[in-house]
Amino acid sequence: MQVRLFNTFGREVQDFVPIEPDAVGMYTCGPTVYDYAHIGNMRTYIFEDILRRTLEYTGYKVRHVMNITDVGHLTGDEDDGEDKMLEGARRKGMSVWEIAAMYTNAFFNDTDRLHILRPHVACRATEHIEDMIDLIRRLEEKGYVYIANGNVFFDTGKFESYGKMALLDKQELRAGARIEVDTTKKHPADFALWFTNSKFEHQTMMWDSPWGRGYPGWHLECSAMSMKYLGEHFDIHCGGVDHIPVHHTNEIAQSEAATGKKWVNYWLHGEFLLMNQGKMAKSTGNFLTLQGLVDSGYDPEDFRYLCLGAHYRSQLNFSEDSMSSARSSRRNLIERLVRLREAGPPAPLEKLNTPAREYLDEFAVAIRDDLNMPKALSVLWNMMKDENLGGGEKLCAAFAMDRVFALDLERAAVRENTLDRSLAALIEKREEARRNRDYALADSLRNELAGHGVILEDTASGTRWRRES
RNA sequence: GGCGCCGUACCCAAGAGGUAAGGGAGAGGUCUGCAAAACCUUUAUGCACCGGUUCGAAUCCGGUCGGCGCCUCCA
Repeated sequence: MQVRLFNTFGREVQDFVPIEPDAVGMYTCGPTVYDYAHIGNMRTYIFEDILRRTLEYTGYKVRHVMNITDVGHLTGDEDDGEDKMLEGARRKGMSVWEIAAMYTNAFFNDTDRLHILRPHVACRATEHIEDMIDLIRRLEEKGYVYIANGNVFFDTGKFESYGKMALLDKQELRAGARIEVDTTKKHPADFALWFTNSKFEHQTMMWDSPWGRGYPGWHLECSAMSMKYLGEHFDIHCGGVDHIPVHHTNEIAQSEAATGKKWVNYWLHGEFLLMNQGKMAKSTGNFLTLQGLVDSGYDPEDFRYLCLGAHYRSQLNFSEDSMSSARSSRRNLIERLVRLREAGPPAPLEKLNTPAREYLDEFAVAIRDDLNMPKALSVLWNMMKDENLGGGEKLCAAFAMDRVFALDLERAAVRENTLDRSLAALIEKREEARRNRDYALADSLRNELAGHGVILEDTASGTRWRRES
């Protein structure tokens, strides 16, 4: 079945045809590890994870590469000059190297909790300086660079299709609208490949190069590392929408100028998570971290569920309401699965009956239609509520879908059901009170159990208990 | 100022020419000692607004209003 994806390059939904028949090379822009990632960042990584899982579900073998930007670049708005890594280091009283290690760990801790698959290669910029220098050499040999004020720049005027993906030719760019243009550049769009004349004080991350001791420009690492691990021509490159006009535009320019050929076939970009009517951004303090959500009583899966509810190319408004409704929804789903699971095991996938298979087909159509997860989720719900399906069928199909949703449904469906002996005794005591029609006592015991986070449900087949979640 | 995207019920959100998915929340009911849970019913003749095209428009075209993003590091 055909996977269709929206390609930012061309701005249309296209049939996905990989370079190799069954294998896909996929590069995703990773974190700059100078601070904790926020849930807006995480939304993009979840989108990329869904892309990867959709491709794998379809049968492709995916090779996933992601960069870790551990070289410092500019800090936030109105920035005139502190290196992000240095700033982070100063704040924590650690070295830039320690900062990078600490926030890299924090990043993967978050992505693990969100069931985001780890990339096959997670490559650090600082470990690929030689590859970057080689790339600049190639560009230099082809005449795409010039040196000004001690820094090596890419000459965008020499690259004819510069800005094609971002439609920059249609724009009247207001260069210098918000930040002063570096007057040493020939053109405002030109960007640095290598700095020897840092505008930052106390730069500690520096390397020798043919152009002098210094450090690489930001865009360079993605070009150098993606080509190293995926080849000079590969299938998919992803990132947030903010990367379209500058970062990815510059990556395309330097990569294709160096190799003289097409670099990436499909460009996919995830939209922002908005909060308080604006984008989530570290620089303005308008952001939340995953741990912040956990501290407020949410599970990481609640956030993943929230993200599944909106298409990746739509802005998603984060609010207390939307977050708690995602939590309720996910808990309801798991409640259903738990009840089914208590009644019996999932049916084997290969013996699934036709109605259940039809739901799986419908699910597959949805995810392959440019990752329509809201639609896929509605298929799951319709399947769960279909009275013509047996419990085992439902469990089996739900777990199959969860290979893409990644809400950890299979584990969540088996509720840990050990209860402290004293609490179990209270339940027994209440049962006795009910048998004796001493409802006042029974109710007070129920309240006492509620105080311990144990909720009772009297059903026709006896009393069930569950933990307040 | 330029470019791009968006406006669907109380909230989140699919749908992109053929008569409004799904979830959350709310209301009524069945069951129950009471609850809870579950189940059933229910909540947009309507898709920001105004025109136009069409047998037919949330869907296409034009305009108006409102929101967001990018043009600067950024998911």
